Amino acid sequence: MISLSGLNDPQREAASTVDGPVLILAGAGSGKTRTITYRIAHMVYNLNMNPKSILGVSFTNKASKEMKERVISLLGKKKARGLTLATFHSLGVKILKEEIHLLGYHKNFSIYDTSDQMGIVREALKSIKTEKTFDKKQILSKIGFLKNKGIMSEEFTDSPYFDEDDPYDLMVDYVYRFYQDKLKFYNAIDFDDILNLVVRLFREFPEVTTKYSEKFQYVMVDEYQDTNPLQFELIMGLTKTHNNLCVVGDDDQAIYAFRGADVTNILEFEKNFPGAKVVKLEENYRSTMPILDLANKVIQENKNRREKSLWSKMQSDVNPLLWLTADTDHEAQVVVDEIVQHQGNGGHLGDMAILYRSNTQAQPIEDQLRLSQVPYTILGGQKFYEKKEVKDLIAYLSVILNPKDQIALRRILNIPHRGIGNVTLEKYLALSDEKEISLFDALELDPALDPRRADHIVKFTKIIRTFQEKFRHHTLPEALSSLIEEINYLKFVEKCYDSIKQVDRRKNDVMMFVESAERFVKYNQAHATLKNFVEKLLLQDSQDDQDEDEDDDVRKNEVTMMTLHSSKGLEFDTVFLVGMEEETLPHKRVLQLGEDIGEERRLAYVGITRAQQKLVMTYCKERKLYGRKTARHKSRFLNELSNHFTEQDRTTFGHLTEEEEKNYKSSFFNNLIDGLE
DNA sequence: TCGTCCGGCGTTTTT
DNA sequence: CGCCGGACGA
Repeated sequence: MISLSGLNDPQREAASTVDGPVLILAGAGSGKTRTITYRIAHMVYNLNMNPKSILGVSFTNKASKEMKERVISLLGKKKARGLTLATFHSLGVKILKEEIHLLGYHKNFSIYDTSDQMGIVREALKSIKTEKTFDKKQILSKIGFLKNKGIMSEEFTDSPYFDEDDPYDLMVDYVYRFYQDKLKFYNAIDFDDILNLVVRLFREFPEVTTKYSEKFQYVMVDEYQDTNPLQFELIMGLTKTHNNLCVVGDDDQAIYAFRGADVTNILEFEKNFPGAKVVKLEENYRSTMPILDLANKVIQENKNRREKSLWSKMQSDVNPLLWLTADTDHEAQVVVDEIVQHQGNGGHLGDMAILYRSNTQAQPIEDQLRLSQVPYTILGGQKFYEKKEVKDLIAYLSVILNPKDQIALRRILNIPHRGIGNVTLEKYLALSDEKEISLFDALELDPALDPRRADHIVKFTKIIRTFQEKFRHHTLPEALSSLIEEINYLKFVEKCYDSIKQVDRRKNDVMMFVESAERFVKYNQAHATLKNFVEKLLLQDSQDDQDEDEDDDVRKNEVTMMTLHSSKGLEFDTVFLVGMEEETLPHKRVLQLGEDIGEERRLAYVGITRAQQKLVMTYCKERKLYGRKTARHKSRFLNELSNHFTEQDRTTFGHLTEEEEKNYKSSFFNNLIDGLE
């Protein structure tokens, strides 16, 4: 038996209600993951359900991995076998691999990321002449928005999001259709399509919907407040034959509306699923009461939310702090100073995090940390597969898998330089248009279109063909290394950069890429095909990947820096929430557009509720923005809450005794000297 | 074909 | 202030 006695009353109620629709409203730090992992374990162990009939969906690999690990620790590996614990996208890819032929795609489809998408939008804009110039980014983001709302290209003009008087919308209509046609021609799909096409399958082939709904008799969805209409439709499809759906979420932590998430999914759960059981988890096991008091007060101002109030058994007389600082550098200085002191007292740096609204705020803090020689990691930032060298190599692999992938082909056609530039490319594009064949087929059809380039073209297409074979008959790392050698890629990298440091770093990225292929083979053995490898690279963040061999129960002795968005789900003993200013949090853009400030307030709420023991918020009198100094004011989110935190003016030394002031100044001076050395 | 210069713009982001 | 993308020139 798996005992549920370690859960509190509402948790146990949620974990033991397995049939029919269930909504678990789980406040921050209320043991949400614990509840769902026990629920799964209970279903498999106590109720003897087939693991294969259970599906758990989350948004990120991290969340999905955590769920997997915790279920395994309850059930053991053997009993957990057969469970599907996936992200929306990995589930989508799984389904598409089986069914995408129904929509006229080949199963070797490529997956496009933002920069690939941008390439097609650029092409679309070039294909139509206008006086007005359009911003590709804006157009692409509207297309992405529409896709996440479940609106297909042919439906746009009939949707409420179309305004016939808006020139942008007219252009979006054209580009969206062009874009989808091209993707199909290239046998490619973008990230949004992974779900979009599954939904289209469900709409057009009800028997497919039934198949998957019958396969997954019990469906669970994590972070339900962040689901968009597309994901909602997917969930509806998966549960249509049984209605056994358990969703977990917190409307107060909905922070992804900007990418199409619709909080009404969670607000109107009972309407969509009549007879639903609703369970509220309000006991918080993370933070002290003073921190929760502040959090409750901040979020109370939001309208249209499910009323709940977090409480904790942990009392404390340590109030949250708010520091006024002079400017961006000073803000960084006082924060890092506090960290150094904590370190000096034997504190662990892994217990501390610095959270901010936008990445631009990270730079001065990073500088200061380096200056004070405090080890740190920045979460987020560039992903491994986005590095230029890695992208090049992935493009080779993509073409080898799917020669129709024109975006990848164009990327590598002249990398390393082989004298096939724009002029030659245009000729072949014309040929492929005329004959209605793919660009790659055009290259093979008439390599001597420009006789001076013929040798190079033949050589190039031969490489692709040869390696299609090689990847079939050799191991992944062997074939990959051989490819890198064949195209002389490292030599190319050397020529691209002047500084040795740059060259070394880039070469290292190439080596890491080969290593990741080795790891992939080690972990996946028979399933370590080229296709699965490329897929995994795109669907899985490298940050998880690199940690795979390490024990990540132990947090490194490093301060963690990240945006408020990426902090969701995490907790730290001490949290610095920097930039609590008007136009930073809430962000200027949101204020200008005059729209939903609630999401910004929820971001503040998420930040505050990350802290277990100590919360330090800061704001500046003056902030350097784009090289210009701008006056700043305290965030409205802290208005009228001054009895819930202690404000200290750090621009003076007023909060210190004379002795402390002297020590402070000299220790700061010493740090500075140390940093320079 | 490739490199350089100039102008514009500047949240958050998983997959 | 710094990055990126487009235009233009060698």
